[in-house]
Amino acid sequence: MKLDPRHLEILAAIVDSGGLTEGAQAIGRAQPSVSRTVAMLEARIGAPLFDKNKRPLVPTELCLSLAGEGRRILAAGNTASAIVATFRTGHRGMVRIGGTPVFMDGVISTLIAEFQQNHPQVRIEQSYGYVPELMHQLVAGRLDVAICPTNPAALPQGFQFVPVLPGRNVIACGSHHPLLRKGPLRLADIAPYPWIAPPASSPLYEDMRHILRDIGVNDTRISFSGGTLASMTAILSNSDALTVLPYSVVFMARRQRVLAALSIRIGHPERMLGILTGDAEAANPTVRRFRRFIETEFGNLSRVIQQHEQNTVWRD
Amino acid sequence: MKLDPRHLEILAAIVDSGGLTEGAQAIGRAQPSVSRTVAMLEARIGAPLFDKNKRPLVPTELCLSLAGEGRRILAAGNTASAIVATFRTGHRGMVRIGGTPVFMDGVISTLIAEFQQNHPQVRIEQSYGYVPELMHQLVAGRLDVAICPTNPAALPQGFQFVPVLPGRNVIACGSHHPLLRKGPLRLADIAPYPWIAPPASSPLYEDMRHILRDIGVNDTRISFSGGTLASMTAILSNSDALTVLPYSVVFMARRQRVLAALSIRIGHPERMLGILTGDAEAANPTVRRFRRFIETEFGNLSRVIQQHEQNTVWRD
DNA sequence: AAGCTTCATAACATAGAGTTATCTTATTTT
DNA sequence: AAAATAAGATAACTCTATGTTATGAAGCTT
Repeated sequence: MKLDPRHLEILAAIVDSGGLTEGAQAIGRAQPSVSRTVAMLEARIGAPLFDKNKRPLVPTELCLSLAGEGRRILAAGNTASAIVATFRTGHRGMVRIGGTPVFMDGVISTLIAEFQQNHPQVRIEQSYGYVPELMHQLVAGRLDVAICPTNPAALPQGFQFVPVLPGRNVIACGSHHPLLRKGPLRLADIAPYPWIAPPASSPLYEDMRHILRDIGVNDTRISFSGGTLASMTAILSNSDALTVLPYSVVFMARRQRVLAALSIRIGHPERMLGILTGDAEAANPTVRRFRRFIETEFGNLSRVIQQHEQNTVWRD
Repeated sequence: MKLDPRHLEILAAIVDSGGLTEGAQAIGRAQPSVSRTVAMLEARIGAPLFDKNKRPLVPTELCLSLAGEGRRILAAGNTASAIVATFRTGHRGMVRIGGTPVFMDGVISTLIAEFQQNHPQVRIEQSYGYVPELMHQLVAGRLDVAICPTNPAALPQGFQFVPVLPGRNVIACGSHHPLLRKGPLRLADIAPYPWIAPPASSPLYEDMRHILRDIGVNDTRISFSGGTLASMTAILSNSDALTVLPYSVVFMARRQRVLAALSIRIGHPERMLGILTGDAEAANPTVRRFRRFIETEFGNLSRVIQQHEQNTVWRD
């Protein structure tokens, strides 16, 4: 015989609160409703659940057994409600985030770790991609948030973009690079060193080409290409190679003291790093919460970087 | 947010059986029903439970969490069903049984032990009483079964009585009583010994008076009265006292070799030991099962006693 | 015995679950 | 690539169960 779990809940409530009226109140119903439910249950089971004509309602053995199961059902229902609640407040769920590889590895992953300290139930699914691919994934609904450099002026329809950092680059090197110990740098100083090239489809690749042209380096020697930030960092810190990286990436790595930026002013692209989303309204609470977190954290980071920049002498 | 436990059950069924159609089948509903239920749930929670437009239905993280609770609810519901099933077959529940003290202690308690070996979930609530009180308790519904001596010819309205044993008594003594070693007994042999008297309200008390009158003992010396069977047995086996006990009680005690019956034929009351109930139809399955057990066990006992009697020479 | 509290019953409105038939769409097959 | 297949979504309708308020009946208390 299949029993309605709600009936078992009611039994548990009645037994635990010691009366029909109280039980009804406990479960949020009117007294006649539970009275009738009990009567129906008794008729269906074919056995009394309470001793009739006794005023402090006395449950049957059978009733007590069933109430035990009802208690479990109530407990499961409560935790289910709690699950929904945490989900609705954004404390549970999944965020699918994508971004350009170097920036994700160098900046975002640290922020994610911080976010998860306060949101252990939120699962982050990270993927890498460049802007066209990211946009495609956003449109297809396979990505909740993209973090990438974008020119806000040329934003296509159907996207929302919140800029968080200027897309400023630096010439990066290992922290023991000989050029760091020199005074004002000139073209002749830089020219001898080999370069690490980002993937050709990366925005950084274009940036590097522009920079090299601007400072007059013509015959670039590419010693390494195709690696992620981890590989680039390893090679930079164990060689005299140079590369172009977002300033924020070098800034975040300052703690580890493996990367450094050459004190030479270079041109900046017309891009902003920011948070790109499709329809921001349709996002679930977890995604919204994550976005808010990223935005405020970037706000802080932006301020710190600006302060740091003012304390640094940039030379031409 | 309060969720309907049945919805969580459905979620669990869908997730576990891997599809809407199969889930519906698993839980015994039609496919459109669960489809609609899922849609309603999603609307209420405000979040998708399954990835839309994917054909092997892919549950959301949230859905998986909720399905976990649903699984618990299903489990609780199943054990609840099992509880009801065992109850309905009489393998669970409570039987309130009352009877005359000596007979309950000497015969019924042994049968109860046997019954409970096959019915560990059945609780027996035993009480003592004499016939008028037992009838009153039956009428008041505070007793399911009474086991007592009754004259079937004088049965009041509203009672059912199933006779199981003739109300035959014997003169009982300790197993080392000197009279047991004598040949044919005469009045003069019995006269010197003291007697143990049952309580005055007990049927046995009247029986004893009749027997003593029949065999011609006039000045009875009562050495003990008011005890239960345990006390009587202890005293009988440690003294030369005599008493009147139902033959079945002495018979059941034969294994312990502490009680014996004098080989002297005495008159028997016009009573039958039997099972007295109020309205037999209204009884729950457990009570019915217990009654059936008692009846068949008494049937066996009755046969064994009769065989035993035939092998015993009763002397006048 | 009167009064109070608590459960039972009645009557009616409504939401949800059940059904079958049919449409839409994702995936598989040829 | 188009057709076939399988599975989920919708629609329309019935019926059960729940919810409501008002009121009756029955224990328990004082």
